[in-house]
Amino acid sequence: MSVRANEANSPATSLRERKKAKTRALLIEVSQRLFAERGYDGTTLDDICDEVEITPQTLLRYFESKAHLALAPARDPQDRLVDLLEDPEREAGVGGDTIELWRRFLEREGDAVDTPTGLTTTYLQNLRAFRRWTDRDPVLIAASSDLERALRDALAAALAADRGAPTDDLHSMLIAALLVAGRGAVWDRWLDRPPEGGSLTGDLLSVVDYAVERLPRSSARRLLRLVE
Amino acid sequence: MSVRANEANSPATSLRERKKAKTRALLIEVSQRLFAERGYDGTTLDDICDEVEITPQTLLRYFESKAHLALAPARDPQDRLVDLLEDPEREAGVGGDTIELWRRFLEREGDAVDTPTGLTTTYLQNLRAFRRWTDRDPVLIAASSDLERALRDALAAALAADRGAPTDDLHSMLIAALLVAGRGAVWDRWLDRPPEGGSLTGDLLSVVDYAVERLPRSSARRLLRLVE
DNA sequence: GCTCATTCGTCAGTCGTTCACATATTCTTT
DNA sequence: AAAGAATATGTGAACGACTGACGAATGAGC
Repeated sequence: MSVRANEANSPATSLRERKKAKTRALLIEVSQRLFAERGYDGTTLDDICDEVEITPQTLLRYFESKAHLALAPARDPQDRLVDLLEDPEREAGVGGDTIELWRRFLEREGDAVDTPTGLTTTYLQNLRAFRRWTDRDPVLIAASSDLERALRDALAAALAADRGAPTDDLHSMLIAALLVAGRGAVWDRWLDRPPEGGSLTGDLLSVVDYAVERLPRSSARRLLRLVE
Repeated sequence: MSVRANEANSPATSLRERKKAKTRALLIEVSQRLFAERGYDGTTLDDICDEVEITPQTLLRYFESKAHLALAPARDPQDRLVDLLEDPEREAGVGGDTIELWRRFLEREGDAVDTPTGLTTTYLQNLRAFRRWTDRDPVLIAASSDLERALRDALAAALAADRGAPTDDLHSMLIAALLVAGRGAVWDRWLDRPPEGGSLTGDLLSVVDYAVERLPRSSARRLLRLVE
């Protein structure tokens, strides 16, 4: 998973790769704008390809499907987290802990909403629109459910590694499911109702606390790598 | 949700309804056979409709999509559980408890595999094949993820009702997520590896125990409606 | 500069799904 | 029993996402 990682870094990019990265970025940019303007269903691949001046077949060489293109902005930061989680060099030092990485991921997510920018309102509107489409279009549902599964699996594997358990450790899988489900639930509520005071980041993090608190104390200790 | 409930019961079925039920059942039967023979992708709607002697457009009036048709055998028993959970008459007496209903649902699921029948092997092979397709086809992913979401939401609402909490109670939602995720994880393992001794039912139920044990004791008491 | 692999465009096609409209079948009412 | 309402089904056409085969262009390496 998580194929792409070089954008600003890796200076020795060939011309070919630079062109590819450029079209890829352009595709995301144009599609996001068109989706916002005309809706997901209201935007055909042809519409997007007309502007980028490529054919739909070429677009599908960049993105697995229209849905994957639409979810690219959400997938990219998630891939970064997954890369971190899967990094074999990762040591359980300060900040290397899985739950800690998860917390920081949620902080970034939440801050994008909490810190008031000129674009924050648009950002939220986009998210709400997307959720509406994601409730309707099957391929979009599939792609985002795939996204969630990848996240859950990576979390589970990382948690299992932390505990020295086998990769498919059931306990770790359940904790991961709880963490991901909690994130989803908080986001859902936040998108449904106006903020009413609190911060999204705070809510997201408090659900992590909630989940961790409810683990058996000994396991929680190990998970958080608290020293005795 | 969960529209259909009358099959053997409700004696005063009109001719119209009987015919509908018949074609519906025939569609499921034929499609399941063809899927098993030629695979999901290898079976077109036309193939199915030729045998049942209707048009694809008519088929899509019975089932929302090809994927929904394929998942009908899984959806029907689940709908029965959801009906029970949503029943406003349900009282928290013996067997009325949400967790108890969930346990019985899992028992039925598990017994279909545990009790050795001539068809058990075929049944398991079908499930494995289905899981392979469900990993590939987007619409199938979407439909089964929708199925899981419906189950989780119904469980969450029922748990919330048990606790006298608002319908969208976060705690209940998380417990429901844990229960459903646990079920999925156990099934996955069971389908990956041969049984090796234990019973599927036992494994499914032990994950419920696991989840319930890890709730705060007071909440668990209330959830299980244990009398002081 | 030449070869080679990769990448892209074109063309044609499949399949699921939707829509509008006409037809047939069942239910209801008199 | 027959007329009329309601509902189910068939027909024909179309859309759009996606796939495959094939040839042309383009950048990479010698």
